[in-house]
Amino acid sequence: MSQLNNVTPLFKDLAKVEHDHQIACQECALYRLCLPLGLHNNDLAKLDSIIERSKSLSRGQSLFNAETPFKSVFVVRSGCFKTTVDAVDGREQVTGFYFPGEFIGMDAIYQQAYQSSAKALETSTVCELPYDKLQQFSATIPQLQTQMLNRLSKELSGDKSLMFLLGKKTAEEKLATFLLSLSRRFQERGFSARDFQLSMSRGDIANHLGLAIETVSRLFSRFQDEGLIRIQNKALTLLDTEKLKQLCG
Amino acid sequence: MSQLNNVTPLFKDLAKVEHDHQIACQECALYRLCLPLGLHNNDLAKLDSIIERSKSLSRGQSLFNAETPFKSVFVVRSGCFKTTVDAVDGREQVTGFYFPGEFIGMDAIYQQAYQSSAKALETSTVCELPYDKLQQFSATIPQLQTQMLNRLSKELSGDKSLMFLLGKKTAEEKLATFLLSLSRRFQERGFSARDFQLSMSRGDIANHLGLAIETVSRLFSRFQDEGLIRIQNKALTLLDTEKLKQLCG
DNA sequence: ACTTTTTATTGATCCAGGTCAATGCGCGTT
DNA sequence: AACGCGCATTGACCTGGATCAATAAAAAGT
Repeated sequence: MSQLNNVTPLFKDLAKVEHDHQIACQECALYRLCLPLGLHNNDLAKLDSIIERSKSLSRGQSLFNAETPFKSVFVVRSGCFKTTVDAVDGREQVTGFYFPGEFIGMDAIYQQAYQSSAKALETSTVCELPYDKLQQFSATIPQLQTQMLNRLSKELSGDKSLMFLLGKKTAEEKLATFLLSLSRRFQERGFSARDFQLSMSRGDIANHLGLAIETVSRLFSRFQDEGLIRIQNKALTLLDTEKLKQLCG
Repeated sequence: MSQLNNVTPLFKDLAKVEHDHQIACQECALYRLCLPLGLHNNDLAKLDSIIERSKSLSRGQSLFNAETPFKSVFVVRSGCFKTTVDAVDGREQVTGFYFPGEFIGMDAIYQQAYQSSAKALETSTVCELPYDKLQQFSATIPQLQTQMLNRLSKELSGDKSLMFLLGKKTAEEKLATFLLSLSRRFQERGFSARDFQLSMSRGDIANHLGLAIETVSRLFSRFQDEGLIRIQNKALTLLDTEKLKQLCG
């Protein structure tokens, strides 16, 4: 039971990073997941010099919204964010959850204005990348340019998959897909793929998957009854990953 | 009634382009909508030299799918394409429709493998941009790089809007939004914003919007009864754009 | 011009998941 | 430790849009 709160070595590293905003990219635990991957020496130092690392947000705080003047894209350094597309009538769609090493704000580049809002789901920090400087540097660092294109492209293909999920999957398939996506991303970051904490509320999950909060709640209960998962508040354990994969459709 | 088949001067230009595959970017009617925008002289000539223009497809032909080895991204030169995300069980989600000047295949860059399929909806032509050469050139042409990022970012923000549409809008809002999006894009290309031909079937529209084909058909009939549109087979006239805008939510 | 096939329309019925309502529970506050 | 509040669960019921079914009408092929 208490294994749910397991803390892996890497997690400790990340926690440390969280309180040391001046750490360089080379030293960062996220290096292999982050933008600088493949840059060396001078180039990395250049990139390092434009990154503003100090931004820290507490639970519920907004990183930007449609009213914020566009200046930067962000990389999550610690914690978790959600992004939303907001309509004038108050409806909003949670378009994604973002973990350490993932980019936020790239959909703002074309219009040079944020098209979404981003909110911290827990105490979180980001690296801020001023876009004009980023563009400037990538003119002289081809690998940086490639990385940027790769990041955009990755997000694009993720969004296409989400369109499939929203348009074609059943509630059951949606939730199973979501849980396995979280699992994979935790694993990529050196956490357990089996046990983790949901940093988002049932409401955020439901909204993201195009479901009602009650449907998500019922599915969690059913998955638990069927022995697929164990869920206690925000602590989740995947008990039968194979079965979950089958449910994804 | 016959105005539905109106052909604007620009349309004639595009039709001509369609049969002249060797026309240079400078001469192309799509220049202001396309990648080379902002490039000059030498740079434009360079880009020109890597573009393979000869690809022509007839209705129903596939441009690529997940099995096609990744080599290029494409710009629609004439006609119309649909892209789909395909599941193993045969389900598919139409992720977008693409008109002249629009890019296809950018979600393949990260994985260096096509994540979607693309099919021509009518006789169509594309400019093929071999990605390795594109990347090579953009290392020395900052504007080209900027353009690529802008294209990716534009598609990204479009996809976020689609996620809102799929997750939060009602059937009525979905169809109204779709029709106005088509209208805007026809207008950008010099066609009438009021009268145009739907190049896609009811089934493709329904699939794209996450609806059943019958629902789309019924909504078309209702919109017509209410005097919002006139639709006869594939010929569409928007009669009350203001009302349609209100219906978008 | 005629046949076949595909695509679209319209009506009748059904159901997955939404909505409404009541209750429970974890967590932060004093 | 008691209170209050937002979040989560569970049950009962409802509905928007799906599915099924029957034509109809284009388009494509011969």
